[in-house]
Amino acid sequence: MESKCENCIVRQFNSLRALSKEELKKVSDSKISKKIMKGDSIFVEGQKLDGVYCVRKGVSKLSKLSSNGKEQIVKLTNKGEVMGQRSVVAEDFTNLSATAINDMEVCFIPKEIISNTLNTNPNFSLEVLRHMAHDLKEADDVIVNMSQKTVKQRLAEAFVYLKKNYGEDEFGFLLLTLSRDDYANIVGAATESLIRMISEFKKKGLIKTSGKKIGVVEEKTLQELADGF
Amino acid sequence: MESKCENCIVRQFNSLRALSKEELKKVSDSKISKKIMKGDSIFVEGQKLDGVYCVRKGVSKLSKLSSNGKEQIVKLTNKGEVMGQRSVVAEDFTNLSATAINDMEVCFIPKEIISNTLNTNPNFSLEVLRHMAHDLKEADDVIVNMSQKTVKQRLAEAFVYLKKNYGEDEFGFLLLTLSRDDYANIVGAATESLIRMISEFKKKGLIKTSGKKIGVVEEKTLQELADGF
DNA sequence: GAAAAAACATGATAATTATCAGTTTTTACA
DNA sequence: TGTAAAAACTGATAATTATCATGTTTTTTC
Repeated sequence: MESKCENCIVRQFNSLRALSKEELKKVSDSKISKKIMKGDSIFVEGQKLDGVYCVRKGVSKLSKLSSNGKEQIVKLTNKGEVMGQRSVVAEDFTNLSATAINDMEVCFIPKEIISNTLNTNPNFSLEVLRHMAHDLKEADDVIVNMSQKTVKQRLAEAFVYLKKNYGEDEFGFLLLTLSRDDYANIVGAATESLIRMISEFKKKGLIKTSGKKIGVVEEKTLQELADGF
Repeated sequence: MESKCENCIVRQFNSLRALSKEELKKVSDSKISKKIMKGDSIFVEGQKLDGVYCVRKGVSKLSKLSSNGKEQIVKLTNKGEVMGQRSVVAEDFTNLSATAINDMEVCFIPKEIISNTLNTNPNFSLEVLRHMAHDLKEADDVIVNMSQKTVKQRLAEAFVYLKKNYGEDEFGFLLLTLSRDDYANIVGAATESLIRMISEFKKKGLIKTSGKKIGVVEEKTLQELADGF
């Protein structure tokens, strides 16, 4: 037996919280839970989505290929986030690919339910609108960072961000473990350049590493670095 | 006597087209037309907006200051575009500044009318949502361009974009004339670097210049350059 | 548990882009 | 219409970042 949306806490974090009891029941009845293994793709850029994906557990990266074939990670999802919303709302192909960074549980919700509810429940529309407004603001910030900050600044910022958003374990290592490649695709740099910078940060005592795991040691200094001091 | 929204063609291009006759009349009665001179500011990053601005004539740049004090242009507005929508929807400060690139006519629409209509007319919400979805997609594209393309590629792309979106005069010069500084702030480069690149493009016969005016000569080659060939 | 593959790492070098220090040209306006 | 300010431009140089080559470590797979 599958669990119900009504009892799902992650709903609090996303636009589904604006649904009425009946609407929620409909969603719950038609949703499909899926387990996705680390590294697996959830959907691919250019695809037509038949619905949205609500993240119950795990983290995924939303990325886009540039014409030279390099991947750029545009966003990491947070718990409760609804993926594919933009595409369903705009009745458009996805412009992003979603790939699991660790093992995930997501719920697929057919697009018909979403569009119906958008048409009938203004609160839901508004809630989706607010989330999209938030995403848009964040995207603007990323644009500015990409064009005005150095790779070093962006990497410092990434570490602070990862600590704040995904936390750290008892030994001070980031809970979200990314490959060096993923780091490079987040800050928009060549993998080799990025690895060098990680070494440099480590040498300066700003971070610590243990295999792939990275721990933030000097958060304040990293933040200052990110801000350009 | 001011002209009425009911007769305003630019409405076709924006979310206001989803309004009913009565709603449109309300907007029309409460809107304030403003003339804005080239170079003047419409609103500034961090400000609380009391409404949105509908662009009737002219072009503005939406920009953001980075922590090092350099301006990054995130978007140029098109005719009919509604500025400040994100901020009003999210009940948030603006994250962007809007500045007139040439003489403009805009209509200010108080936020109360916008929020009321959002709450009562699902079609309007949906329409706003679609526009925001479109902006978000474009922002994602900009992120990828910024991080994966060279300044040269981004500049080539900018020329093609400006020609396609704002057209050219009878002599083949872009109708939208930007300063070298603005070009630099669009592609995210130092002004000197950008000027050098313009000289290079000119030397190669890809573009032509006459004072500040720039004309696209080899559109296809520029497009290929932008795509990385 | 060994072989293969993938990820991580470092050095040398080249390409890209920024910065600084000017000069020239254009624009604004008193 | 002359002049000051702003914008456009150029050269020299430095800083940043990418690329290529190669070696090491870790992970996966049979």
